Amino acid sequence: MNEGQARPQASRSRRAPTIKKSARTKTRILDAAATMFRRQGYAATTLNDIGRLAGLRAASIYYHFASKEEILAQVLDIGIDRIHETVRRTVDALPAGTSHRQRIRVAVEVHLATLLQHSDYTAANIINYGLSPDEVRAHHHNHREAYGDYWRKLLGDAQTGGEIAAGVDLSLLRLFLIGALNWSHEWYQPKEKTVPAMAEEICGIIFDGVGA
Amino acid sequence: MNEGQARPQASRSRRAPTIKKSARTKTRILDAAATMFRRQGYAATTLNDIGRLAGLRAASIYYHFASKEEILAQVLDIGIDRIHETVRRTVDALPAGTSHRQRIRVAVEVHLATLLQHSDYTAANIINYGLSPDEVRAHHHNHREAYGDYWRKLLGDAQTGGEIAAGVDLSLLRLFLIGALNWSHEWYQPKEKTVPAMAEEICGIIFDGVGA
Amino acid sequence: MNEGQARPQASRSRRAPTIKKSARTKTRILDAAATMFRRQGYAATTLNDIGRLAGLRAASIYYHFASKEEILAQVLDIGIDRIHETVRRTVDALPAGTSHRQRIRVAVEVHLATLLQHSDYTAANIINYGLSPDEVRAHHHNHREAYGDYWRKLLGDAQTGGEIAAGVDLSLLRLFLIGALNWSHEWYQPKEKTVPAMAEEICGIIFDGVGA
Amino acid sequence: MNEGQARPQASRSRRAPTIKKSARTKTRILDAAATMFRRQGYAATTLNDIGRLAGLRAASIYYHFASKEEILAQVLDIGIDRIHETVRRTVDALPAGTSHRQRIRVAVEVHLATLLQHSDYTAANIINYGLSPDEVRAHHHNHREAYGDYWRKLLGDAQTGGEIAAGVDLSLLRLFLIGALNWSHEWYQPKEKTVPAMAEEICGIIFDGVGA
DNA sequence: TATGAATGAGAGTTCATTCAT
DNA sequence: TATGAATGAACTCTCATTCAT
Repeated sequence: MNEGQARPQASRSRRAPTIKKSARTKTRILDAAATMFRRQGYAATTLNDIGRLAGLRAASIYYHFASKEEILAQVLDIGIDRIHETVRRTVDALPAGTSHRQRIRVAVEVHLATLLQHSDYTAANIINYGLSPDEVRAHHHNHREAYGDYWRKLLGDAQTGGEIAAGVDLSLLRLFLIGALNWSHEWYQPKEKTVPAMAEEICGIIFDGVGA
Repeated sequence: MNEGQARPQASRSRRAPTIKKSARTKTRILDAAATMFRRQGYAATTLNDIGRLAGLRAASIYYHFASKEEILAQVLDIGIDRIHETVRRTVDALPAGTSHRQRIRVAVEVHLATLLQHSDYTAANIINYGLSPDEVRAHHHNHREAYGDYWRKLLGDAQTGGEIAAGVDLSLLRLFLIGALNWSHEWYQPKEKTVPAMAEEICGIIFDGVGA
Repeated sequence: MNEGQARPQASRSRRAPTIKKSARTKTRILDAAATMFRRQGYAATTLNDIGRLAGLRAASIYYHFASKEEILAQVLDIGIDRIHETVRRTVDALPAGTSHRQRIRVAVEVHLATLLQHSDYTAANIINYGLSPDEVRAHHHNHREAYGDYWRKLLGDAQTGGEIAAGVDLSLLRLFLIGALNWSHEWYQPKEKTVPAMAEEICGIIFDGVGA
Repeated sequence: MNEGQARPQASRSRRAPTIKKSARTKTRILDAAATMFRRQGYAATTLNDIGRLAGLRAASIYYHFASKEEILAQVLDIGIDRIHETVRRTVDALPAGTSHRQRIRVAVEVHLATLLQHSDYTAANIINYGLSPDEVRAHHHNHREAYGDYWRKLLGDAQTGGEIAAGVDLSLLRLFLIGALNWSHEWYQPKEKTVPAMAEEICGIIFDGVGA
């Protein structure tokens, strides 16, 4: 689950590489941290674990980060920002006339794909957010809200557009749906079903119900 | 969130109490552990934390448990067993003719109530299972499976009875539904909605869908 | 420079020794800390150093003290309290008619003897007070003031009694004299002169001057 | 407490400045070190602290000094050399017929002024000498001795000249007096008394005594 | 049955120092 | 001449665990 670091890279002329060395190491550390936080959780992960995976000594991490908590804060932020951006970019790229249900289905699919297949950061976020130190949670709050807002709008538009029944409590629906998606990392088995298939079925349940 | 210690208690005749003192202390320790594991997670909870809440010294815990891990194992087991028993007992007590949808609605309600209101054990289980040491997970597996089986039967009966459409993938439905319920502890605000109301709405979403 | 721990010790009947074990260990730790702080200074002394000298592991120190700083605070307090008590007790025990000059000479002698010969705590105090963390200094301030007050009274009485000339700035005199005494630990060589002889000569200088 | 860097400086012709840049940086580092050693002590001062105050990175210090200890050694040396030179130059500049008492009074005044007002190096020396590593102390010993010799001569001449009584132990007198002066940095409050006034009073105490 | 006291292992963190650039 | 980046060693402190009582 290695995510492409999409950071713009200056042309490799004479001096350029040097400029980015620190940034690249920082990324390696964050990648390693995300992986370990996802596997073992924040509290059970040591700086040694992170250093080993990142290819440097634990002490060297302190050249790039002030504390273990700061690493957590950045991993959490990236985790949400990444899924938020990916979902938004994909949904917003859909053709103008795309139905709301279709948009939501795509959002569900991208959310699942990011969480389950593409980003240790996002999975680490889901797993560790609830147990994070208060300051970290407070700092991170806005990022979560922003992504929540995006779903609020997605569902709100669908209701306004008549594709979700008027009486539905969108707040509950959103929390219920996102919760179910987030929890999937606990049971998802890659072999059993593809992510797009899952997304399709979940949307069917949500929109049409399972009643006979 | 103090749960009634339903363990059979010997009659309080002259000599009897002594016999059960150990059991009562053990329960106090488990209660304390469940509370702390729920609040801070297993890794961040110290035996001192548990001892403080249980009213004895950390060292004394070792008279009752062999290790911190063993406490975790028992807390996890109790967490599932308790919700399993409560759900099963309540559902099974419904009148013979009760519809499957109604049974499922009750199961959802009891599951939510136990997780959100009644049992630190259950909440601790949800929070810590995924990050538990492998041996603990392995030991605990059967308990989870048993509860999963109960839901499998609940949903299977509903499908057989024609209240869930034939084409529905019950496995996905179950994981999706239980996942959403389990995740609710991350966002549930007691003031916003009662648990029965939530259960009712969730069943509406699942059975009837939100489509217009 | 092992100081007799004058703490009252209960009779060694059945249970008594147990009661004091912790206190005795605590004293050993403080003794060791005082010795090391005196030799190397607070910042350069490690808990390992202290533990080695006290006969236990560094980690065990935390059973008795909350932090290295707390040890410093106690060492500083004891250092001043001990010299204060010793000087006061000795001076106050002098016969009623003793001259002020004589009283001051005794005070000088006991101060020197405590600092140079009897108490690592006092020497550690002198050496480390100026570089101590602010909180420790603040906490310790009263102890210093109390001892300073005692000297203020000693010199004030002498002036009132006519043994110190009226024009003398007692504040400067006190600081000058105590400063000179405190500094002596930097140059004192036990072989060159006895403490009582030093005290006698210093009093001569102060009272009579060295002018021809 | 910025001291004039009295180091001979080449004339600022076109090419010359480059030659001396290193020397100027070295001085900045030493100044910074003296200030920090005085404030926090040697052990508690980091190369980062020094670098920050000197305006360069900690690593750059190693271009100018081989180790932290070497910086300490130089700071200690400069501290004594500076007070020694200043005292000697001032006293030696006094008119031929100046009394010994007057010379000593001037020496006391300059010593105090240098320590309390002019030189962080000197204050750093006083504070850190006693806790310095043995090698540093050994290296520094001659500098201390030289200044001590100057005072020995000052007092010796006074005794020979009949201004100090014949029976006085000059060695004790010197250690006592210098000690009192050195300790003054622990209690000196600029607002309370000027340095010349202090010097005058101290000489009064020493020469005439405080006895009525 | 519970505790006081101690400990080994290891945590996060700091820091003097190195070295390529 | 100065710096960015890294590191080994050591530090303070925490914690699960042990054991005599």
